[in-house]
Amino acid sequence: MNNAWHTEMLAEGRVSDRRIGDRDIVDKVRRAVLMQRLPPGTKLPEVTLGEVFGVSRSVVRKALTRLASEHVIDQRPNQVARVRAPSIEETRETFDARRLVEGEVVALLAGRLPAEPLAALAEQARGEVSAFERGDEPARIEHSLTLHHLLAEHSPNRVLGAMLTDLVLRTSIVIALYKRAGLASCYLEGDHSRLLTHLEAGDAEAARGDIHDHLNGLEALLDLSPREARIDLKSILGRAPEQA
Amino acid sequence: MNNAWHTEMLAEGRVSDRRIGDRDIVDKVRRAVLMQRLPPGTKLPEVTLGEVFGVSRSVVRKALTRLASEHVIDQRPNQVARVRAPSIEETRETFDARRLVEGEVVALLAGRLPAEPLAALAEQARGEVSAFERGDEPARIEHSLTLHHLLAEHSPNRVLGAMLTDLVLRTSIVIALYKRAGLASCYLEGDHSRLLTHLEAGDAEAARGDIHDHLNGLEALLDLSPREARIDLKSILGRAPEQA
DNA sequence: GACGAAACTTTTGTATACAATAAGCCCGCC
DNA sequence: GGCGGGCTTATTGTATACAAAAGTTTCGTC
Repeated sequence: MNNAWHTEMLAEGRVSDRRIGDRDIVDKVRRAVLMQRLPPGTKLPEVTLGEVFGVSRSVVRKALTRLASEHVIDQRPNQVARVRAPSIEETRETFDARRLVEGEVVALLAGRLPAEPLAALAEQARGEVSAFERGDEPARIEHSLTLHHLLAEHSPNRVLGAMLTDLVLRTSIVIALYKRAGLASCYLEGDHSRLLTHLEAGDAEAARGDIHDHLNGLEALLDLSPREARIDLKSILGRAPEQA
Repeated sequence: MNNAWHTEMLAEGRVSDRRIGDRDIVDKVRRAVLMQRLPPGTKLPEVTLGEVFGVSRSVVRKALTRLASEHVIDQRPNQVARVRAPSIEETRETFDARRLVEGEVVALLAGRLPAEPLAALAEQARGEVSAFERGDEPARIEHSLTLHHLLAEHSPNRVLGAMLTDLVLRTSIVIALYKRAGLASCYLEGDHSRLLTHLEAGDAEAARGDIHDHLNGLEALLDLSPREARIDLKSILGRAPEQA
């Protein structure tokens, strides 16, 4: 069958020599899912992963548990773990949740951000623009992700920050999944720099508005029409016998 | 040392005969933490738990991982898992986060709640009142928890619902932890029934306001004065060598 | 040729053994 | 008597073996 992905997995970075733990597996699988190298529904048997990474099932299992708690994979009892395929409905809900949480985070952040993190954010924004202009989509995604990750990290409210980290990952996954066919990249010019301006100026409500607009714009770039529910249909009829 | 808690653990319910998995361990430990039978800082060695529940370390480890992801315990590498002691700052942040999320959930819920779940909510509210009146604090907590749990479950937005479930647990833990000394119970008369009225009437913003007031009231019943930081001090100086 | 059952294979669940690390302890030294 | 080094012990990290369950194939029957 589809036995080609281990080579891709290994290509993700040198694996064999370094001391590798469950953390590395989590990072690499997460990244591969994000980059669509591991499409939804892909089976991830424990022994195979263990062979690829040169560790035993124990550590693989721990990694899979973590990935499941991050909503990257689905883990049902007595069944092989599979890359998750969030439904269209869940996609909408994830965006709604992120609007709420990230809006609040940037509102809290407005005007309270020291110069150093602000510079780091600006650098990511610049990096994203440049990556977009030279057509390097993976790099652009990386910069965008890092930017939002930084926002989460610097959230004055760490509980909300942790939630935002989770939501950023989940939205990124569904963006990769539901991106409109012809679209080269889900990029909205100026959104990030506008946000940073308002953050620096200390305008909390403007920053919240920026986040809302940004996420609305992103969501609009997706193909979430229910008539095109082939993905859902396929994953539910073909693979998932029950869904509570 | 403190080897008495396994008996308490077992008293939590019949354990030996039934088929017990990691889920049961998670439930029982969570409950014990909630009821303050397992105070913060309590060590939870894997072998001991395994002996108590009659399972091997494998399943205990899985249970501990779950508990850590629920923020019930702390799991640092090469160290025994311990019951978590959220700081005062984290307590405030948890309340803030819950205000945001639960407020949104009830706003979404207002007017869209069918009769059946509404009745279930009302029953929990009544149960809470009656438990309070007869001075049965554990039962009162149980009813209150179930009520908020039901709100989370019926959230139209399941992503927010799952987040709320987590936040309800965490706030309950810190309430138990920081409850003012003399206080018999953290109960605010009428709050829940008022919320239900507004939910049924479909007044989203009133419901959101009810949640805000309720959580503000609850937080006010806690002793979060930084001068009384003995709990933090004790747990940090006495047990935790490093804190990232 | 289609259907169904039984063996067979694959894969996960659990227990256990061994290695590595951290904590506690004792003893010698200053 | 206090302090530090090394030893002992307790506990977690990892690998592996076996059991149970799910999935797959094959074969016989209708």
